[in-house]
Amino acid sequence: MRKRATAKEVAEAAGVSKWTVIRAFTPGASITDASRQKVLQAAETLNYSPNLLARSLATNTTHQVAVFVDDFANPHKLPVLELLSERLQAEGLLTVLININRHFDHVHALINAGQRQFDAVILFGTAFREETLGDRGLEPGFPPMFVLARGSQIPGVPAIACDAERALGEIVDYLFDKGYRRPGFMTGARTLSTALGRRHHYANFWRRKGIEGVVELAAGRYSAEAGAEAARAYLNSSSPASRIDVLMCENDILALGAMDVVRSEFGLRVPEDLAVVGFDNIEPGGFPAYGLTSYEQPNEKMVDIMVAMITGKRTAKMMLLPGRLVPRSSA
Amino acid sequence: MRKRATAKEVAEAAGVSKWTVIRAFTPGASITDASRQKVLQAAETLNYSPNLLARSLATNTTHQVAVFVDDFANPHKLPVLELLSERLQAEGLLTVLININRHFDHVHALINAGQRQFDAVILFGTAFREETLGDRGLEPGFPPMFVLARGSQIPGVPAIACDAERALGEIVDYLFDKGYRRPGFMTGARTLSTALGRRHHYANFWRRKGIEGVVELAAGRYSAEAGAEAARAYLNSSSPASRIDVLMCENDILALGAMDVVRSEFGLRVPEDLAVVGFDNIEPGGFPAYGLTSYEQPNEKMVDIMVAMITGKRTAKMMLLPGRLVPRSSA
DNA sequence: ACTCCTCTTGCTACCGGTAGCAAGCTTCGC
DNA sequence: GCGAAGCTTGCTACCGGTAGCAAGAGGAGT
Repeated sequence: MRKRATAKEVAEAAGVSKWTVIRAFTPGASITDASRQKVLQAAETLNYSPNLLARSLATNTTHQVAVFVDDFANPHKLPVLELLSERLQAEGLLTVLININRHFDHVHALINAGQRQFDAVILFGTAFREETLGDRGLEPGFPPMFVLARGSQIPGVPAIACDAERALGEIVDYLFDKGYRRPGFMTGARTLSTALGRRHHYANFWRRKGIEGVVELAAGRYSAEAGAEAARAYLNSSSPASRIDVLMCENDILALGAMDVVRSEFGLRVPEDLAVVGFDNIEPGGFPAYGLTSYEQPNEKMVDIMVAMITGKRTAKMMLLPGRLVPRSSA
Repeated sequence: MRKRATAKEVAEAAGVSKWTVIRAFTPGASITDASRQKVLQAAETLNYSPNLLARSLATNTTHQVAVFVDDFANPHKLPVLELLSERLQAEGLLTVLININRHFDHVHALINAGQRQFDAVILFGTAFREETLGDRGLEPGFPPMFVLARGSQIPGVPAIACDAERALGEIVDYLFDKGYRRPGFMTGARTLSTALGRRHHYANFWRRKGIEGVVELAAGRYSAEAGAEAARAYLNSSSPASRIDVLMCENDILALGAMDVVRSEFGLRVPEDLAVVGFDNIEPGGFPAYGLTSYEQPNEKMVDIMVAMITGKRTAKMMLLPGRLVPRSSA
């Protein structure tokens, strides 16, 4: 494999200096049409294009954005990743996907991100502990950080997320109007602030309706199996008479798992015997086999705003955006 | 925001030359313990870590792998992306996600990939036209290219994929044994070679069983709606007596859409009135509400082999791996 | 024809590392 | 006690660009 052509080689071929070659590839640079043509022609035959790595080193901008993701189990991630990469690319930025799972610790990944000189770091719905971030975020030369699709209390790290309080308010209003009075809530990972947030708001809004004591079903993690297990455990340990009449799940993937158990294993009807509500509005939830009532996050808006902040077209600050209740047959 | 510390600054603080600083951070370099300690201490207080961008420029290796994806509608992509990024990171390689959708043309993305000096380029299940690639792939300095989870006839571009012929053979054997005799096949995008491949093998194996004329349902693209529409169109235009008794869909997402229409809109039973089979074994297919019989691609093996080829631990060459039939209630 | 001004071009210095040579210092054998 | 071998250390040159200065070229005005 031959090496890539460099500006110097093109310069020799075109009979100019390498700086003139560079100028031919720099929009708005001071160069005559004649030289530009000469250079472009030589570049064409040598198949030259500027080396972006060298440019990055010299300009201190890589045009790369790191996206940290830790929960790939939620199908909601894929469409947002698509949107994010599309909008970033439209601004000339590339998406570097960084997998933060059990095998890779956050601190290591953050150090690496610093060494790579990313233009920005996006924490996409990740379960970072705030302490971990707080330290790193303030290091000199560390790229600006943002949190996407999750709340953040980290100072200096703006979060763009769906307004959970407003969302849960809409959901509880809807459920109350439909006549449900014995609410349950299924949580995934209990340590996440989002988790506590959604549960917290849910309980609060029911309290305002005069209903205390939301039953909690703890799935422990976010997966259909976990949701199924939690639902199974609850239904096995409760008497039909005392049961909740509506189960709100922290996200759709839990809700689908729960719904399967409710219908297939216990023969209950949804929503007549037990209504189910999810969050995120993932695609399978909308399939006729489920008809899951859910809440759609404003993905496009969140991504657009995030990209605008990264490119500096908007001042970076925390933003909570309204989503949209998607009523279907399950509640 | 202060700048990052450089080796030169650390060198001054530690009273050595910058090359000694570099050596302290280079495993196996020739340096005394005393100097190394001195340097590491100075580095600690200045919060220094080597600049990987500069290293990349000098060594001509970026430790970044570009992954081209065009079809984000298939949920199958997410778990594979997770695996891929995990395994690449375990080898010290980062994943750069490149979105090739309607808005971005392939050629442009490929040029960009060349300019960025990626260590490798993976075409992940993408619908590249072979001509487009053929040209680019041979350019000097272009990173080695691989095709993941899709066949490829491009010379010099090895593909790691599931053995479609073997898979379809297993599927047809299974369906024949179960007594099905009137097969149908639903295609997504007709231009893709994979599509033609699966359909081709399916028809071939039925022919060997003495059954000619597989009915084709063309969905045109890969989405649940497209699958639903194609199924609807077929069921509306065919008489119950002459209908196929088993519908194999090119992937699960089509199959789920078809299954919904078959059951909810036409009141048919699956598999009694019409059996349905998919491909990819995506998560929702396994939910009790569907119980979709499918074929699982050997994702882990494919990814492991791909990463081994990229790191040079394996010689790069085309490989077709056997997958696994996942029989469920739908067929 | 001459001056002045502007546009173009080449240049030095630099981004922050790597590669590999050569000098200086140890260490060892005899 | 001395020379040879080996380890450390500093050095030059380089990766392929960018930034901005200064000299040269070209054109307008008088």
